[in-house]
Amino acid sequence: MSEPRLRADAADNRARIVEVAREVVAGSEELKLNAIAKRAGVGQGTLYRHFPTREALLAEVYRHDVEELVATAPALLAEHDPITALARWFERLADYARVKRGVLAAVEVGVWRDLTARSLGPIGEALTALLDAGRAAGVVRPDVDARDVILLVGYLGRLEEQEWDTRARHLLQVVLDGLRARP
Amino acid sequence: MSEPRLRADAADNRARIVEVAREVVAGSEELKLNAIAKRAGVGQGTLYRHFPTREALLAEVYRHDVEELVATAPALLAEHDPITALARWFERLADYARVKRGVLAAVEVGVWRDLTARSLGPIGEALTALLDAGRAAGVVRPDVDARDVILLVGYLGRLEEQEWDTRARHLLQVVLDGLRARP
DNA sequence: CACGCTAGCGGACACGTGTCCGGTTGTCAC
DNA sequence: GTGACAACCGGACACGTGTCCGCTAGCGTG
Repeated sequence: MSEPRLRADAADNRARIVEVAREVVAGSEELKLNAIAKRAGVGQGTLYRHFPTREALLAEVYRHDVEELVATAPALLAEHDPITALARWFERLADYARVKRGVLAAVEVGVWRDLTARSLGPIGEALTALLDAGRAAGVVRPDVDARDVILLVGYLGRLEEQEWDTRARHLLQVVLDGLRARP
Repeated sequence: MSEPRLRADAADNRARIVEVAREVVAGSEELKLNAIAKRAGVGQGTLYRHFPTREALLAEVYRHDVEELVATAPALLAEHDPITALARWFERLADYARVKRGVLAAVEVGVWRDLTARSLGPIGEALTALLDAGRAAGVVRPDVDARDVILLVGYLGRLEEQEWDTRARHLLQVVLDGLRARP
């Protein structure tokens, strides 16, 4: 289960890649992988070994943000009824997704990776907690899981900037209604 | 409104490109654009002039299927109540989407193109008809349009083959419930 | 410290996409 | 028919992605 521990230079390279990637997305330049490699002073091979896909890199870059997002779930549940908590959580997700497009991809890949590994993983746990609470209260339909929800809100990633204001929040509401238990 | 009419050779090339593309997708080979160009006996420039994006080509390739899909909407409305009609239409869409992945992209780009051109276009009209009927009967929420729905069902395009059976239909139901008018 | 084994390196390469532009060829007016 | 002009052609090119593999150098051992 525990990683075989990286060699010193490898860990170094990995860290430098992530750092450069973070700078790049922070400057809202687009993420060109071989450029990242060059700027990090490593070959492409190195980059691709550490992060087999673009999403893997994004997942690492946004890990902090994702963890932040995950952390809000319990707090929301403590303060609100399950449906409201879920709604609020969606809003947070939307806020992230708007500014940092990559975060959505990171979440998607994360949930998928985790679910197939049969361990929910942080995001899965957060979402599952929200869903479970709703189910327990009889306000969320019993037949949906974290992956389902992620699939549904995935439209956020395909939204054009200009239609964000009119559609993002609004469709989140539609999704939420779909997740409710049918009376 | 009417296209300026193509030059003879241009029309010819265009037709041949589409034909080849159709063969390729029929053989379930993947669509490599420059390969299409070569097999159609034209340069890439020509291909890209006729179809600026991959989606544009797919839209043409699947136009027939899409029109078929569109045509079912009135029939469904005549036979069923609006919600059932919408549900059935979703199922058709899912059937297409499963077999011909490209059709989803074609629908998405079509709806988007049409909506921005302020003329709904065939798919938009079909969906709008379904939604309107539901609205009129008070069973569909009044604040959603065709683009909204397409965005929501877009998850079909990101579904892994293996999870299709467990999730596709099921999530369609969730979306449908979300589209219902709140009692 | 020296040695060897192997994890890790990194850049050349193969491939797909999409653009650009000099040359060609339909088409229409006369 | 013929000329001229625009529409159209097509392939070279620039770029990004992802793979592969011969070489390098970190790290544990004696």
